[in-house]
Amino acid sequence: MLDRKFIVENASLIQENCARRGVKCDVARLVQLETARRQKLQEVEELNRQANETQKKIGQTKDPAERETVKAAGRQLREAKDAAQAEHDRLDTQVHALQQAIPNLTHPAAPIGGEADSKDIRRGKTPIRTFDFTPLDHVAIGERLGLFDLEAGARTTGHGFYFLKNDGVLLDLALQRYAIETLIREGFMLTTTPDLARNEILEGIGFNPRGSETQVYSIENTDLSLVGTAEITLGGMYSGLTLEEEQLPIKVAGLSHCFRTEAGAHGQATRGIYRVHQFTKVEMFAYTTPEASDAMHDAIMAIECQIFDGLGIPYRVIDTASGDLGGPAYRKFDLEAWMPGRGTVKDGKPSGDWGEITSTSNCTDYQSRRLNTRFRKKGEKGTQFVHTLNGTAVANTRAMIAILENYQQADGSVTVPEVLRTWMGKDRIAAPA
RNA sequence: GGAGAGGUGGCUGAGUGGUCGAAAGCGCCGGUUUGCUAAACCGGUGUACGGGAAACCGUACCGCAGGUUCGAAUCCUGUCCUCUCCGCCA
Repeated sequence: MLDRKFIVENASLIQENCARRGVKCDVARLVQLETARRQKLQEVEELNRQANETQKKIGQTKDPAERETVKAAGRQLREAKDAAQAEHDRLDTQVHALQQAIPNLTHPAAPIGGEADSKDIRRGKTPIRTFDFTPLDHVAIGERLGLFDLEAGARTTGHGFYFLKNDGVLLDLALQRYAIETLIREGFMLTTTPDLARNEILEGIGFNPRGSETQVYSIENTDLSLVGTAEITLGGMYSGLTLEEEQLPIKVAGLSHCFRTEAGAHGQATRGIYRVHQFTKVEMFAYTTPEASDAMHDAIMAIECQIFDGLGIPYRVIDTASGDLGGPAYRKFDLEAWMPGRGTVKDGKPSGDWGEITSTSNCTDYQSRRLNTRFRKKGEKGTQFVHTLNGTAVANTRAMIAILENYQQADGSVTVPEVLRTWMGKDRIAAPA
């Protein structure tokens, strides 16, 4: 959420930014309503002032008859105030609705345009492998090696759910452990987070828990939802608090399950475990001062690169274009791994394709304003909103796809990446005997 | 799940209808004094929003949301959270 005052004072800039982001928003209407709201607020405050004055007089008035006269005046003032307040609240609701639809500002360096305009800014250390056999996709590999059971998932829960089995479980745990070890070295505080959060926290982070196009599972008869990412719970951790500047930056790693309805996503890449309703993720989250958020964003992206360079997965880094940023992000970098089993199949051979494996966003003060997470500078009056950033360390299903497809061997086995062997307890995943 | 107690400023804690944004102590900041340190003394010290060049002024805020009242930290209702006891339980 952007600051109302800022919106009013920079209406044309905001309107332009909305256009760049492909968001329809009537900024002029917002400005008009907000101006009216502020006038009403002044009216409310003035009536309150008069009522307060009158009320003090009542306490001091001893004569009963006179007291009743002053009381009546006070009552009248409060009634006038209530009417003005009701009008103010009506305007406030309207402004809030418009305000909520306005996306964050955009980093000046972020590419302008739609998905096609996103920029490929960096490649990982691992080159794309050429196969001397026809590579399989992760579904075929997983079936052959007994790593997951999609049909059992569908029977038990529904399409988009799965059981991990055998070495699939070990691989999942190894990835978590590898990510966590990396984040310990990088100075993150480790957490496992709740898998449910209050709807107000979801909204603060920028998720919409209600409505037909919601990506969120909600819990009936409560105001709780299943989290789509630990970003939600990690962002909720300090909501409503005022931090000291010396506490910043705060870097938190969160291990959680992630639940997504993926409403409207049918048809696109639904095969296997690429797009599922539940997965496990190690997430990074950071709270910084406004001056430090750009550097932190680069640092988080560098950690993501380190993790996937370490895993020996070929990837590219995408500087996401304005139209594809989503509401809260000021700038977003995605890592896309090369997945040999994806893409179009020609002559029985898959072309391979890039697939998103991580994403890191600088949300500046867009989330902290709604979550009310502030910080105070020593010796300075007042408070400021912190900047928040998030980034994926490892999203398990996507990482598993990348590993299985890139490390598959001609004999059908899969070599375990060097860095995972300690946690896997083996260097090769072979078909069960 | 049942019964009870409680949530007040950075902290401790007083305050049961008006003069309370809130005593007192601690802490913190500034000053005075004292070889240094410490102590003592004096003054200051919440946040948000609005107005103002500023001094400052106004409004709101005593977990949160409502209600009663001319007036609520104080009374009522709901809700969230904490603690104690009982029950259940991985």
